[in-house]
Amino acid sequence: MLDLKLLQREPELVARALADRGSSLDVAEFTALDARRRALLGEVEALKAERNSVSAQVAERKRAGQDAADLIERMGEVNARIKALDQELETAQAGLDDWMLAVPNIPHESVPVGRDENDNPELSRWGEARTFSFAPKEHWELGEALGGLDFERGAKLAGSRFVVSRGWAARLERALANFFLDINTREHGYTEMLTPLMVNRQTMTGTGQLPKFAEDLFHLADWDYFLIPTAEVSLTNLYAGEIVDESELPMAFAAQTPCFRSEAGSYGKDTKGLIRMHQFTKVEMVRYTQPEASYENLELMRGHAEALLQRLELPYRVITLCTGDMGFAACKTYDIEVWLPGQGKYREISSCSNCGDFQARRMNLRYRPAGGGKPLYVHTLNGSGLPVGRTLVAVMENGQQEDGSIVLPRALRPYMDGLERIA
RNA sequence: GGAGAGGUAGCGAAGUCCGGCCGUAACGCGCUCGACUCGAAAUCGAGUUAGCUCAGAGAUGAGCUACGUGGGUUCGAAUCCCACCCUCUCCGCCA
Repeated sequence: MLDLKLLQREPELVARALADRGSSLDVAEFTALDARRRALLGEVEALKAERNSVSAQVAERKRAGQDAADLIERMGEVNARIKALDQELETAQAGLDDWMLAVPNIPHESVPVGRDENDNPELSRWGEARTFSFAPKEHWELGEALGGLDFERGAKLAGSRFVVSRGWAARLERALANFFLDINTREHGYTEMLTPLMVNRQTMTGTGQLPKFAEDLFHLADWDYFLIPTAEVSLTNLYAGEIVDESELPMAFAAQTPCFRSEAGSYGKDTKGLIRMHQFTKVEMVRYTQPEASYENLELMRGHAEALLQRLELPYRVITLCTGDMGFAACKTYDIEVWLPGQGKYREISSCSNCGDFQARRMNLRYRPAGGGKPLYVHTLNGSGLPVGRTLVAVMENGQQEDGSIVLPRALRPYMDGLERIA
């Protein structure tokens, strides 16, 4: 959520910033909603002030044993007015709230202006794309041939975009998840968490999935619970509504969870293989920082994600998302794309975002500055570190041999009882 | 699912029976500043809820709201009534 004061003060500036991300802001609508709310508020507050003072007079007279019938009678009319105005105010306030919750975050000044993914500048590259003496296969071919990935049975049990992993593939997913958590907790300073996989509406609103992107979520039929599309939701909302002490910042949490996404609107995209599933496992990193430290923390977190890929010897590149390609809640996002020889492309494997105070405002998450003083909004960041399924894809495609076997990265072998190759 | 207890500021907690100087909310802790000290601890003193509206350049001032959430009764609700949520204890059931 944006700062209401900023919108009141400089709506045109906000509108220009949002235009860069391809989102138009109806300044007139905002001004009307806010003016209406403020007018009603002024009116109803004056009446309530009157009621409060008259009530005090009534109390005084009663204590003195005097009659207060005239005062009480006068209040009947005032109360009727208050009731009517309160109702109008509630409608106006709700209208403004809905409007505010649907406005995306403002891009940071360092974010390149662009229209879509074609305008995302490359920031860096790591590793050499391996050359093959044969035509490299895609991961699903390898996975099915080696008996690890069973898409048919996944579809039978649930439907498309579900998979059953068997034997070495299931084991390798567990190995990857453990590897990510071990590095993140032992070396990168994250606290490991286990959180609910279903959350309520308020929590989903806090991080920005709701109210606008409900169609992307799985929602339970008989309970008002949503399956988390990422542990960002549960990890970022951990301190919602709280005031934490500045000395506790920065906080860093990592969690391995299943993620559930409806993938509405992605029909025909990545229909084969593990790239786009309704359910996948991911290790997520979330950081809470002071405002002045959030961009350096973004760089730090991107480094954490990169380190994981480097240890797995997977070539990748980093791109900065341009204004037009960023997610709803982000001020700035780096995408890390891993090289997939089977596809002959770099594909997104991690997305690291600084959301500034956008989510903190929605969930009322603040910190108390060290020297005392008014609470301030925390800045929240999130990044994949890393998604297990997509990393499995990268490990398989990059490690594949001409005979169809897969050589595992050295870092993973201790997690596989020393196994070097899947054949 | 049954019975009981509870939800009040950063934390703990009083107030609820009997509605009105009890919400800048007793008391305690914590925190901030000061005194004492070579310094610290201890002690002593002062301060310390948040959001919104209006006014002001600002310091600030006036007002409204908030006692789990949402309704209701009333001139007036932390206090009375209704529904729901959550926590704890016991019982039942269950991985």
